[in-house]
Amino acid sequence: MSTVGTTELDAQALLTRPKRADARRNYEKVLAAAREAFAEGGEATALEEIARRAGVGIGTLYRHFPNRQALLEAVYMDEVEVVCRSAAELQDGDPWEALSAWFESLIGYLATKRALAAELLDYMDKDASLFQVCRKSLFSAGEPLLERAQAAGVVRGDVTIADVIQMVMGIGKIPATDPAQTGHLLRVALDGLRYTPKS
Amino acid sequence: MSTVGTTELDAQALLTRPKRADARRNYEKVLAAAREAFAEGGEATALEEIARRAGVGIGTLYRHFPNRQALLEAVYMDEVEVVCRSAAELQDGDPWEALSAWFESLIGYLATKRALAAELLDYMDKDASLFQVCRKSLFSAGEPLLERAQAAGVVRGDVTIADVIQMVMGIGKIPATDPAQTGHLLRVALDGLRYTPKS
DNA sequence: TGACAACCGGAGGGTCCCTCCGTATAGTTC
DNA sequence: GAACTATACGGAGGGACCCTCCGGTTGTCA
Repeated sequence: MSTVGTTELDAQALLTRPKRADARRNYEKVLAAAREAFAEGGEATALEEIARRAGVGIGTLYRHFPNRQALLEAVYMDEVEVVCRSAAELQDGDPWEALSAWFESLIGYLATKRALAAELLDYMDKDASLFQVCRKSLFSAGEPLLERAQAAGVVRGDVTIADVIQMVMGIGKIPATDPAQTGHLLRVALDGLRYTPKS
Repeated sequence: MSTVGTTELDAQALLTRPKRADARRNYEKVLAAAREAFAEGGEATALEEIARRAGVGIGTLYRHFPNRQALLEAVYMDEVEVVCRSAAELQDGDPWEALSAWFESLIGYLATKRALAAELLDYMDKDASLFQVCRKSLFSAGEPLLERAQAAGVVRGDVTIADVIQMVMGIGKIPATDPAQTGHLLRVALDGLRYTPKS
């Protein structure tokens, strides 16, 4: 192996090499079809069905997304960005209102994408480094909102953004019999946030 | 169809007819194997594997439990009873302590059976009449605890047992990175229960 | 013990996941 | 624009799993 040096360079280049135009196109087509199919048909949609929708062979789907989870994560990445952006837009205004509004939107988002969210929560504890990244960015999007509320003294100091997001997502994940119930639960839980325990 | 009357009777009898001894034995063997397998191998254990563990043919498994969900529900029924009984044992003592102790145990229970609980929550919104029964009994087990706490004025009046259990289960379902986090979240949420909103 | 209803086992059809490889095409060079 | 090659495509097919069906076996009762 006298070419180790060049081999490593090649490997490096491979990671950033621009894809061919048709490959890029198909990647997008599959992603769009997946987003649509998961939203409609739920978590269990067959990947072959998604390939068909995208007008692409199953082999192509698998080249771009080596398995179901990879595809799920890619779809999720997109969606997470939407929620993160909505946090950025709430940076001013009443701190408590901003925080709870963001949670409302998070819940609302989870409600429409329940199937997807469910699938993702199930994958959560498996090794999903990409998913960890999403979670991180969700955290750092929400953190300023929380800290502002804590600085204003309207939220107890002993909770982290990780705590709160997990809690909200847990509530959002609940398949409530009555859809209004979820909102009610969120408000109860948020009241828990306002309460400041005697240190 | 002049025999409609008797046919109905037969159908009725069919539901309660005592099963043959070997059938009863196999039913129990499958149930035990399933309980064990789901706890160990997680939600996705192949039913064929469970049949193998039970020392029974796959056909036999399917005769007793027509599909995966039916088996899941049967296992769950057993487990739910344990939690319900623990509620009954907490009927006296400080109302708030009793209620939160029950939730702690519910959470602890979910933690050890995460895989099972996850699977069940996913099936929750599908048509699962048997599962609805379980939920009902969980509700009626917890209801006295909640009502006592509300009567004592230590829990806000505008929540139902359905609300609270859903909330607790949602939190319990969260795959927390740090196991202590779940306990912390529960306490925050419970603080929300103490808070009484100005009517 | 005989007869039959109840029950058992596992082969097999269908679906889905993912891999592999022969074929097609985008991009590049002259 | 022709020829060449790395890159990408499609779909057949192997393996796993779900569930059904039916010929053979066993418990039960007279």
